[in-house]
Amino acid sequence: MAKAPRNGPYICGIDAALDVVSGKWKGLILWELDEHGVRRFAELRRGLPGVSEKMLTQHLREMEADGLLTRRVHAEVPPRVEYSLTEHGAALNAALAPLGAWGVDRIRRERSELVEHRDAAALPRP
Amino acid sequence: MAKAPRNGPYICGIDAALDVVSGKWKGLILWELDEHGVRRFAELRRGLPGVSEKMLTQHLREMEADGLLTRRVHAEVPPRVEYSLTEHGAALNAALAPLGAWGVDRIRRERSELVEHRDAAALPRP
DNA sequence: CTCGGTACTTACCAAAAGGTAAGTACCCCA
DNA sequence: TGGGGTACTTACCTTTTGGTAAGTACCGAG
Repeated sequence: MAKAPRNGPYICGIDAALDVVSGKWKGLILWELDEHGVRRFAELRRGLPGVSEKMLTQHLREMEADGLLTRRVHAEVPPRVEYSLTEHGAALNAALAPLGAWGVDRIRRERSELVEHRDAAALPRP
Repeated sequence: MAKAPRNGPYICGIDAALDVVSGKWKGLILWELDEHGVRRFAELRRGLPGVSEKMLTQHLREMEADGLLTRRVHAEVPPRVEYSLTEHGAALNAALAPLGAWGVDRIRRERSELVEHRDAAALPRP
């Protein structure tokens, strides 16, 4: 123990799932790996604008410990490390899809509120 | 502004949704309200073992600002405040269902690993 | 022979999240 | 008259999370 089960015991499944995806970049990492299948460290870094190397390795290690992805090191110079989703990671990504759809809706709602405000400011007289 | 849209801009929908449910008790609050329809402050407190009053009010206010729930105050003595999900909150809860199922699976996997370890320790000789 | 690229690790620091304990104001019950 | 219930707020503190910057070790290009 002392590795994968960081928190818990969990009250419900939502708890257990949120524990695994909470982390500033984990959702994006999952998405990148699902999109591209296999990605190297530097490719992920470039795909996640603003991530620091420290956070990226930290998140990758935690997700590996949680069984979401596999890390394959090629004994080459320069070094080459490839990350890809496990079966469980892919299932998690699929389970996140409806949540993503809800989020897209929320963004849309937010933007249309902004537009209403802008319109109200831009058209002070009918 | 300065109220509802706390973070962002969001890179994708997952981002926007996770922003809204990250918080130690938010998943459970959503689940409690979905189960019971309407809940008072003290009922929620009792339903979330270990939550502090401060965190509960804080989370409830944020979720109200995010349009997930409505807060109805009855002008009575002693005071009575009732919380219930909005349409968006209920939709979010529905979108969380597959994630919850994945989490249940994860808990089951974890437990069976523990059982394997216990069995291995309990049966040192075949 | 220095720069950039590979994939990290480490030390230090700032911000955010969360917990504890107390105070508020009013009521009912014993 | 004292204790418990209603729904909070506030001040203070600790823990967690994330960011910055530097160091490591090796290689090829210019």
